[in-house]
Amino acid sequence: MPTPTHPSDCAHCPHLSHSHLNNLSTESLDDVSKNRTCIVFKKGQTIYHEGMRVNGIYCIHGGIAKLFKLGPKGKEQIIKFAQPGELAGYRAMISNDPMSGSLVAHTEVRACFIPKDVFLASLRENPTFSFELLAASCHELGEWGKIVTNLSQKSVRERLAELILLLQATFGTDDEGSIDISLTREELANMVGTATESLIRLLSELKKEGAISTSGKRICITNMNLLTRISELAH
Amino acid sequence: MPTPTHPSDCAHCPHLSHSHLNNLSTESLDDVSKNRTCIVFKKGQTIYHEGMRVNGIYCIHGGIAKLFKLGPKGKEQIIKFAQPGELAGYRAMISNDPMSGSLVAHTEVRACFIPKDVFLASLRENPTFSFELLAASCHELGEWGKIVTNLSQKSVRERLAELILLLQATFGTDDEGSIDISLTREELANMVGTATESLIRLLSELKKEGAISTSGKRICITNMNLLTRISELAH
DNA sequence: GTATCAAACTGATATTTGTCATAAATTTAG
DNA sequence: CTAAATTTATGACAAATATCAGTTTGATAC
Repeated sequence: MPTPTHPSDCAHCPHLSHSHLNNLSTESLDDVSKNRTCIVFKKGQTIYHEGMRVNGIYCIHGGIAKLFKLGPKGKEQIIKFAQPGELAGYRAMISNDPMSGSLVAHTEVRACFIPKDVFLASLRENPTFSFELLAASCHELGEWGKIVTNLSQKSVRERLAELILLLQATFGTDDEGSIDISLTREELANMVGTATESLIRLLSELKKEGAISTSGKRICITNMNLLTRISELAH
Repeated sequence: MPTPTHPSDCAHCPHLSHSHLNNLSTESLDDVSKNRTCIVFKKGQTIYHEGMRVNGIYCIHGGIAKLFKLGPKGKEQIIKFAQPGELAGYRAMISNDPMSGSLVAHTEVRACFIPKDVFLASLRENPTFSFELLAASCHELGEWGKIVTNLSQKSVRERLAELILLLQATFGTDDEGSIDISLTREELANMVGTATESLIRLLSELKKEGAISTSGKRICITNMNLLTRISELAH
């Protein structure tokens, strides 16, 4: 069972500045703040399941959550990892569809649940917020086109190189220069869209070539130029 | 050079009822109507190029337009075919990005160009319209997740079967029962994400198995159940 | 109608990727 | 700390898909 926490209000949330909620009026933000429920999810716990109808959205303010879909043969396809400041579940809410994927706590996750009616009211009353979400969705739609083109046209090797670059850009590096997210080989495979064994082989290929180094789950880019070249060009 | 035409106003457009523009107030629709320019594009003409910044959007009211992106090695990835009633180019406009793909007239296309400021004003002044676009974008985002999962996890054969089903659902059938859109094998390959030769081979495989029949560019589904089964399950 | 060009098809072969089996290493539970 | 479970890794092989070369067919222009 997730346990509620006792956070201060949204206006003082350190993640507000890079959240879409930053576009809400003082009153709306206050409304959200008063009606939210803060929940802690332990690593591995499901926040919501694909296919569910949820009567609210989640605002992540701690930890990393994994969003994935199940493929036709039951294999997990990782769509993205959501970080603090991000809203999760609003798309399905707005388009009135069931959740298109499952959200699971990848690390311990702290998130605020915002009830549907509060969220929809804030959309109605804040044209800036609503336009911001529209603009963000439109931008994302463009990104999906790129993703699909890459999936269709690049080799697994190229996609893997690209993924590693993307992970570093998204999660940054720790003090030792390793990419600051811990993923199993299977999860990497489920992002790139390949079999785990293939991913392992390609990863050690990149290692042999000197583009990256690994130790356990830590991945460190040792030759960014090389990796960039591998990610874009034909083998 | 595209030639302007002299259409009646948007309020009387036969495609209005299934267009997002149907959510505009009478005044806004009138504003759009007065400021649009109707253009005819001959088959093969480019409506806009990927990477361009366009200062308006297109409302298609005749013909079919092909939207595609170029992959890293210059190969075309078809994103979708747009039909009458659809708006094209509004995503890039709203997110203020360059066009994420190119739009080309697949048949002769008649389209109205709506200037950026008129479109953005109508968004600002019509919360229903703007929410409708948001909802549609959110729905589409969910669809992209499915597309990516399929691309990652299904074989080319399965994706081809699925594409044929999708094409029939989208474009319907002519009097002879064939799917009502004419595509080259290369275009089919560029939708599925495979080489043209592979596509040809898989197509004749489906033919041999009795799932479809073809004559020239006409494709006819002869065994919908079989094709559905092929599209979903492992080989 | 014939020449020309693009599209459709076929075969041979290379490459990539997946699958299965199994072993080694690492993590987790108790 | 030890046992069990999971993750990582490797080899051998099968299947899927791409590539290249060439032929056939069909459409288009003159």
